[in-house]
Amino acid sequence: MGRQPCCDKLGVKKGPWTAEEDKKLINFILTNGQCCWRAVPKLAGLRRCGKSCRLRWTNYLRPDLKRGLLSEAEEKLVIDLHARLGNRWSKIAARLPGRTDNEIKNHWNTHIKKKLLKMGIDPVTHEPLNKAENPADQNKNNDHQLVVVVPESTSVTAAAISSELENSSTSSSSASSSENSCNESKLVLDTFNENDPLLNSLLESDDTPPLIDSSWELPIKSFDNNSNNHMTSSWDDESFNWLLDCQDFGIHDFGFDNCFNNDVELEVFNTKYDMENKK
DNA sequence: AAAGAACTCAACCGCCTCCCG
DNA sequence: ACGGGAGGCGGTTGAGTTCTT
Repeated sequence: MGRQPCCDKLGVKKGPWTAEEDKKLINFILTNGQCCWRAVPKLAGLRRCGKSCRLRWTNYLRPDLKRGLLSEAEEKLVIDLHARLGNRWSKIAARLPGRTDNEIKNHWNTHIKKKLLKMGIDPVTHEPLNKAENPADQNKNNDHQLVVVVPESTSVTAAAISSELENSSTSSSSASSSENSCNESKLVLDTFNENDPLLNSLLESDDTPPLIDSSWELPIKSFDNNSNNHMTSSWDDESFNWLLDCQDFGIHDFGFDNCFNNDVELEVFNTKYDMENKK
């Protein structure tokens, strides 16, 4: 006997979500908060698996999502985090406000991986490719390079990779030139700086609160499992309708520009907004 | 202009972890 | 201490889109 399916497969719809389904899910979550995903489809009137609902909400419908391509700053942060955390996408996403693990995972696989390979860096180990391919050369290289052993088997510091990425993105360097730079040991293998707030933040325990500004917090109802009582919420029908409109239009239309914490976030939004308008 | 290749990303699958009885 | 259920996570898939020839 195999494992029981997470939901009754019979009558469960799959594939892309329709606007109607989205509406139902948003309506339900905003009314009841995020609780017991298994029960959500039934209560919300959806013929979907609970998992599917959770995924749709967290990856697409959440009003605090940024959307759009990752900015250069975000990309660097992802690389930094990946160097230390590995493929723990949810942990990485937790430190990028408005980004989902799925989005970061996709971006890593489609963009960053290629960039790193082009730069001659192994996206898995974050070490120079020639070194990874030829372990015999390792000792030789170590004679000339400062290799720092840090947690998660990372020997090339994230800062070094980020710096390389920046160089590669600003110049139109070919693969061969990148390889050359790698061969010439241009990677700066600097030591771990304990005073670096970012790195300290990254190395802190998993309990550390994410770097999320309070302005990104969801103003939705939270659910008290013990008492089955709903906490008070700032969402009313008017707010909900506004959110639905936001899904269809854009934050500019609602004077929400000042919700962005910095210029980088605003830039991300503007880029996406312009792209959407051009469609 | 059309066909095929390459790319992107939303969504699914199945395993793992945590929590509760 | 143990077992079962639910949520969470990471890997993978495949449909839709864009690019190239």
